[in-house]
Amino acid sequence: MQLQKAQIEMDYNFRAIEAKWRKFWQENKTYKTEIDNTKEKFYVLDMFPYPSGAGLHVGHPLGYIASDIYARYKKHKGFNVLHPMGYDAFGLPAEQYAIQTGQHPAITTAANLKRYREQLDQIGFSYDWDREVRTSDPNYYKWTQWIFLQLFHSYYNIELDKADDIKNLVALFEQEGNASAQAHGDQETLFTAAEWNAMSEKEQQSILMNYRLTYLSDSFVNWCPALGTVLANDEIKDGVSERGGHPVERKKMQQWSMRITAYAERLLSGLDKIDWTDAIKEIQRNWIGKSVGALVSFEIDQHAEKIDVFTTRPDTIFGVSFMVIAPEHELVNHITTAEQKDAIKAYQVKAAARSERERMADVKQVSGAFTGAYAKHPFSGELIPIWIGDYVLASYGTGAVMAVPSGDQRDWDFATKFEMPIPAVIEGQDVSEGADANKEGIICNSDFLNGLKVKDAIVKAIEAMEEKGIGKGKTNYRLRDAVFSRQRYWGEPIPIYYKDGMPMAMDESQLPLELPDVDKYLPTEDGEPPLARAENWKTAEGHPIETNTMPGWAGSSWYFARYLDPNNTGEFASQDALNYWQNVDLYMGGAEHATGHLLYARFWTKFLSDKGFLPFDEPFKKMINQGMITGNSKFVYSLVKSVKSSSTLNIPDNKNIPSIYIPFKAIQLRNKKNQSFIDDKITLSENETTYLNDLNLKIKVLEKVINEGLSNKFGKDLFEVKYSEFAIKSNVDVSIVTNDSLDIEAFKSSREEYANAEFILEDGKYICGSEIEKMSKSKFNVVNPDIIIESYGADTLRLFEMFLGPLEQSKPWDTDSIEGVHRFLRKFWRMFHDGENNFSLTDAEPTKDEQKILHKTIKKVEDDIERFSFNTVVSALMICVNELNDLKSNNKTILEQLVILITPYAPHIAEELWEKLGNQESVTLQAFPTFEPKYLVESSHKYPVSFNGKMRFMLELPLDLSKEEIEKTVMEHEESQKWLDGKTPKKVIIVPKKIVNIVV
RNA sequence: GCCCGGGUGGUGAAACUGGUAGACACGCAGGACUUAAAAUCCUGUGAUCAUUGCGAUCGUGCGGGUUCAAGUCCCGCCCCGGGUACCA
Repeated sequence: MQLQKAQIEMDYNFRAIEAKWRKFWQENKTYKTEIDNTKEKFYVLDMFPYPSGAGLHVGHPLGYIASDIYARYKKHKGFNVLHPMGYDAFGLPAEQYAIQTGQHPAITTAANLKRYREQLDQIGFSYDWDREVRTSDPNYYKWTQWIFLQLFHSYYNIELDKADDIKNLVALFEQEGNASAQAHGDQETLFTAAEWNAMSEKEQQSILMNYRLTYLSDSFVNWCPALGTVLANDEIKDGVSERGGHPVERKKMQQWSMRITAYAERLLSGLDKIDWTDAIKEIQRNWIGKSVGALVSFEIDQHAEKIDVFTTRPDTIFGVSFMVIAPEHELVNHITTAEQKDAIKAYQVKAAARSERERMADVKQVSGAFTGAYAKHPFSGELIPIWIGDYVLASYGTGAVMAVPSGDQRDWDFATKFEMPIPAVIEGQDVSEGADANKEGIICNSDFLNGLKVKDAIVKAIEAMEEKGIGKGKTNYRLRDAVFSRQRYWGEPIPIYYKDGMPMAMDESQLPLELPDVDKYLPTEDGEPPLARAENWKTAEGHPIETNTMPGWAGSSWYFARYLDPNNTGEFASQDALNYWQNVDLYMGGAEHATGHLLYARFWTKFLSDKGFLPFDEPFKKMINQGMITGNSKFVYSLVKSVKSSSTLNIPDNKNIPSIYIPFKAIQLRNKKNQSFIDDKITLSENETTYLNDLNLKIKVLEKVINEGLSNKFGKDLFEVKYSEFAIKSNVDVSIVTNDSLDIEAFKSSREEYANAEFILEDGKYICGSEIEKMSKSKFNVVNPDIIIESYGADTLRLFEMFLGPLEQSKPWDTDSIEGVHRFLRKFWRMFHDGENNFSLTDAEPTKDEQKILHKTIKKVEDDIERFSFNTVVSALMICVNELNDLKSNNKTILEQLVILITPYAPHIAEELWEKLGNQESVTLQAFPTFEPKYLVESSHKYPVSFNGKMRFMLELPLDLSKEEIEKTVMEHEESQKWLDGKTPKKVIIVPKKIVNIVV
């Protein structure tokens, strides 16, 4: 350790260097950003972190490092780069902690933020910290609440295809009622102007709720009584809450919702103009779930009610041979005949016992029951049976389907099981083996649709339905309005109060509505949210204030805009700032937010753009999703032990009986040996057999020694320990394993029961097994960046995280291979120094070779950063340093450029060397080196010469040779003669500057 | 089931528009320096066969195909990761 420290101080002293430049950047505000109209802007943003108590592990900064490299690169390229960071500081973990400890979540959050900031600062990011935002700061959430009010005061005008002031809608109602209103909403009944004007304010307000973009309504939610809150679908795992594992029930509650459905079409079409991965776009498309078809009404025989179904294939209406409605459908009990009552009841009970998840996952089991009722076919008037079946879910669409067994596999399965007809409606259709979902073909057996192509038949069918008044063309979206209320404490209060039970918006001047103090962070006795505990939670006039708070996604739906002008008190951001900085050019983050944050942020952006508050309608132009860094878990294998004794009283405590650990290799061989019984191709080699025999012998010897030791300690022959063939695999902390070799002393002292462990060694080492798993505390495979920085420095960490592999792929962390990039940095450092670590460079004119190496690297680094291939840049820099080293080059002109080239990746060492080169200004502000093609001009090319596509030899040829001359030279070469073997080539392919291929 | 990724040495990976498969690293083996170690440097390292040398054959999940030439393009499968759902 002493020596190592001395070594560090001898040459590349990263600890001193990094501390020095961190201080310099902070003191000189090197990364402060301001509007500069002379420069083009570039906005690089990382997804908002939630500061958890556990701090950062090495997986977290992966994206931050990549975006920081890109931001720094863009700055070198002359852009005015905005690169801020802040925190999504409201959230459930802090609240859970508050419930347990009584400590205010603001205090825990502040402590976590401090820790995050310390960790982030160590890594050397170029964030402009003066722009930091925190969603839990009243100066921030004032504007979150303000946006809520804007939504409350707006409705969606279908004619203008954008959000509009609700006052305009009220004016229309006063003049014409709602019959002509082109407004997206849930209002089903019509009223005249006179009726509207005659309504009480309360009645009017309740109607307006059906139009407002944020509105109060009853909706089904996943209520978790133990947590006293509603959970999102993805917060529920296997029917219980993800956190704590408490039961969850479906419950109808009055909730604030966001009318995101009004934006369904624009959220869908907007995807075409943004540069995101196809995977994320596809997830959003599926989530929005647009389907075009028709809504058809089926009359029920002997009943007044009708059953509505939505279908994407109205052309197959004559292929309907039965109907299936969900077991929970509201009409089931009403229409079921007396004879069928018992069967239906029994089936309903059965279906209710299965979770929705189960019903969805299980495709193979077909089940259902007949109601005894019949529907009338809307065209033929034929009676068709109505069944219930659990493959139809009440919560989707209308909860009913018109079954077309010839065209839908599930309907086909159902028809086959219950022996119902499967009428073909497309010419030449074979439905004996299964349904045919093909959308090509000519319709038949379908009255007025006969002879039409599917596409035309769909149009014609809808026309006919509309004419007959039994259906209409409809576009259906799967997307549902987003529930916005949370029964939690640690979130933004909703700026609403209740006047005689009527929800009223607070005035903007009263914002921020600050989060009040409460005595406990739990729901009240009667199930009211925690805010109901606050004293005097009323307006000045005494009206009670809303007690729900906003969800986690509220603050993160617009934060990118606040960074543009974070300290503005008069508006969320000034028009100047918005017009200059615009939207995010590069957004870096995980793909897991595909249907949450990324959809809601797009929705709010479109709304704010509609209202003229934002000059753009998509928040994130380009997005890159970094992959997860997985952990590399290490395992040890202890033999199963058993103790034989005449009396249980004589057996010593288990921790006194040593475990025997066998190497990973032994486990592999034993597995292989067992397989050999099944597959006779697998046999152990002589060496392997010897190894195993040797191992068994060693175990026997150890067993004997252990038993003797125990006898001496606890008395003779009282008991005997036996070690079986079987081994137990257990996780061992990755920090005590180097190159799969276990630090046995550290292992023994880590726990009392390990203290007397025995190891079977190979070459004096115990080699562990390893497996790739998610990083988690329980697997002892979490690697903390602080430790890496302490032993190798932040520049090494930055380079290494990039060097691991392509950014977007998930990849395992392996601390051992970090040596490579660290060695590279030391090598780089030594290029600038002599043997005594004195800074020493030559001022000579660079040679042609040196220039070539440099410019090849400039081009490669630039091209690769532009296409976000961060890993290959590191290789390119390594190759450059290796090649310059081979030339024993220490040319100042060349190395000066190289320092700038490496700055985005390793800013600390770059600053230090830049300063030593005699510069005053920070290297981060220097222009990126210009690539000069003239240095790469070649006069010859080394051609690989292939015969029948197989490369046989290399041949260097001048570039100015014609194809004929190349062919002649190649054919005359003695190697060619050998491969031609006297034959005449059939064909010679010459691709200039690429290859020569001779076909024999 | 459907959609999106991915499958290349012992390991992480590279090969961007079809044109020398395995760059660059890790690890391993051998060597130099050293009293010794660390650090550093040099050499080798896909597999098999041949090794005295020249080398030869095979090889990018599997099976076909297109092409002078396929990790890359096409068809059909298998496996792994992620998303999503009886969306009618």
